[in-house]
Amino acid sequence: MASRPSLTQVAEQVGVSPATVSRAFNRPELLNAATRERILTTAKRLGFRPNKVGSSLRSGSTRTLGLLLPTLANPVFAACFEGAEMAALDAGYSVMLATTGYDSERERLAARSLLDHRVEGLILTVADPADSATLGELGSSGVPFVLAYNESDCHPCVSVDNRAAAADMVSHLAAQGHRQLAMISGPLAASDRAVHRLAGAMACAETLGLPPPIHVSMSRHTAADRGRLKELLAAPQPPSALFCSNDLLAAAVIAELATLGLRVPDDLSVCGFDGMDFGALMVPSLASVHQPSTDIGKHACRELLAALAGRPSRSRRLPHWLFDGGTITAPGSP
Amino acid sequence: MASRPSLTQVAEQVGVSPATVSRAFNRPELLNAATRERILTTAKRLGFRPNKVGSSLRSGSTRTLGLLLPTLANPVFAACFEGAEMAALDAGYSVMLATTGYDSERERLAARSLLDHRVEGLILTVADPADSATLGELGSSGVPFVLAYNESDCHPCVSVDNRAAAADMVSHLAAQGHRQLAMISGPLAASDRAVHRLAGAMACAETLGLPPPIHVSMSRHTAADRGRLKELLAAPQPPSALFCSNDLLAAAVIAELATLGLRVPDDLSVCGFDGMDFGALMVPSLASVHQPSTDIGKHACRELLAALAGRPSRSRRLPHWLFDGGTITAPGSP
DNA sequence: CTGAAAGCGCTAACAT
DNA sequence: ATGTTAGCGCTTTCAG
Repeated sequence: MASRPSLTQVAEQVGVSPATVSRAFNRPELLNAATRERILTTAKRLGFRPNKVGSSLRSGSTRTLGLLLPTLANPVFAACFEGAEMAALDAGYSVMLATTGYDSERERLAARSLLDHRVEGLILTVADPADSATLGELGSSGVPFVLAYNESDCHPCVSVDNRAAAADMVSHLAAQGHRQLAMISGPLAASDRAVHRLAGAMACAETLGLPPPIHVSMSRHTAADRGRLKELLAAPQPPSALFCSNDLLAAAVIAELATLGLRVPDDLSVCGFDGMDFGALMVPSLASVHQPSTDIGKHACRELLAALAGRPSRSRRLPHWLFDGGTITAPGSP
Repeated sequence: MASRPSLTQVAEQVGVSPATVSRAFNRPELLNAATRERILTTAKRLGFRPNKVGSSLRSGSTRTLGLLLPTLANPVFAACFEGAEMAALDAGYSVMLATTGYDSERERLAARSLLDHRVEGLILTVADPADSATLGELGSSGVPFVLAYNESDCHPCVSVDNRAAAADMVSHLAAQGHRQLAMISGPLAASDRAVHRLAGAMACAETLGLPPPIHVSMSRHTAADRGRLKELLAAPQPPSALFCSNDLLAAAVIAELATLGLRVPDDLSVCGFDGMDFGALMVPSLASVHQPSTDIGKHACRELLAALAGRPSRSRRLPHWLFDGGTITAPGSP
């Protein structure tokens, strides 16, 4: 119940100057050991802890980073947070997290709020870095930032090569004997990742001489629309494999197919993108292009810290890999 | 690239006092419309945004809440964050999130860091509220807090009735014809929820005249140990249903059973606890005791805000419900 | 090794 | 309707 004393009150108690108390916490090596002990003891007795608001104002540094992500409902972003948090803590920084719900207005407002709190840098995933009001405001604020998951030529970013990754999956499906594929995504406007993955899949299909994959866009990133799915499968050349632009969507598609009486992979192969831990626990396990989400968070944070330390912050392309789960098989195999 | 100007600089530019600029942002109705416009225009032109560090220090209020959760890898906690964030934003508060990884030392340090940042209140899930160093420190800090998921008689908390919820599931399993059950959990020391769920299951089994459920403790909350599972199933009276203390664990158990050649629910029924969205997408869908995680976050936040507003903050017990998924069937049914 | 003095950006009283 | 004054808690020169 002790009302939190200020550094000055501790100083009075101990009979030293405020500066000395400050040094006891920040530059203890500068103090006479006895003085230091006296201060620390009294501080503990009074329940004193240095007020970061005061120190931030005076020193001009909050030692806080902002993290702005679409949603934590996708475990991929949750993993990214944990990676970033880890790297931040290691460097003595705290993290303020905000989510956008894939909404560009919330995105702008949340970024602004983070800046108002004087975060020293920002890690964020935007809808499209090439056309983002948020990035515009951020740029003119002068606060350093690093994109996570987004790919960009003109901003520092940490991501996988989404085009190449999607192409790898298409090659894999082709090698299994699939020819007509479908690419299922959420609204493309809300995710440049989905756009790149689609482009990579299309390009690869063309290279391999496959018919162009059919693109189906769902109204949300994480739910399958039963009607669209039925249409797709009723087409003249129905696909034998569905490549979903994220794992959550893949799971939803598989569940929806089950209600239509279709079994995966016996009737249809399905795969996703992201590599959420959960996919490996599905039965059958979810085939997916894995990206190292925790590392994306960790590296984005490190690059940001580098920028804060005055070192140049480089973009990093992290490796992806195929997880060949049980949801893919050769077409018409059982 | 504009270096962020201070309120004073805006005041000089406009030719008014700093107080007036402050009012333009905080009490605009007090100002002459023309003055207000002049200030707002100039502020925008200069890229000025009020510095919360300064205003927090002066006003003694950061308008920031702390949220301390075990891990975001469990989507249940991610949902809780989103609920809390929503409620906080509605009230003009920001949220600082930290995770503990179920580690009590990290928990203490993270809570301390949040307090150092002068969050005005804390929402948290601890290992065991009846014996928590974190709660001790928190108590003596005088900062109001609300427990989420934990149940407690002496602290405000928002949770389901874990005992009753587990009992409901046991009744349901019994009604399906199951007699020998097993309860599978992570380390009990790290989760009072698991302890209560186990107790509720045990008590209910006794009431119903079932043999006592076998308790198996895994080394982690979210991974199934193959060896322990094999032992369990090799017992003289093997269980026909496995009740896992959380959904992630249930999914892991199902996956592990699959590698042992056991099919769910044909060979064995399995169910979980939490109601993560993902469970409904599994095939078969995961039977589980659902708890309203987003609401837990939302209500915990509201109770905290009530406490900050001087109103008393009440504990709330939120409703749970059974989701009778495809992973449960009558024993020996096919 | 320690102290004195100044001020970070802002707002709340108190004037006017 | 606006200005003046003072100071939140801390750190940072600069002196000693």
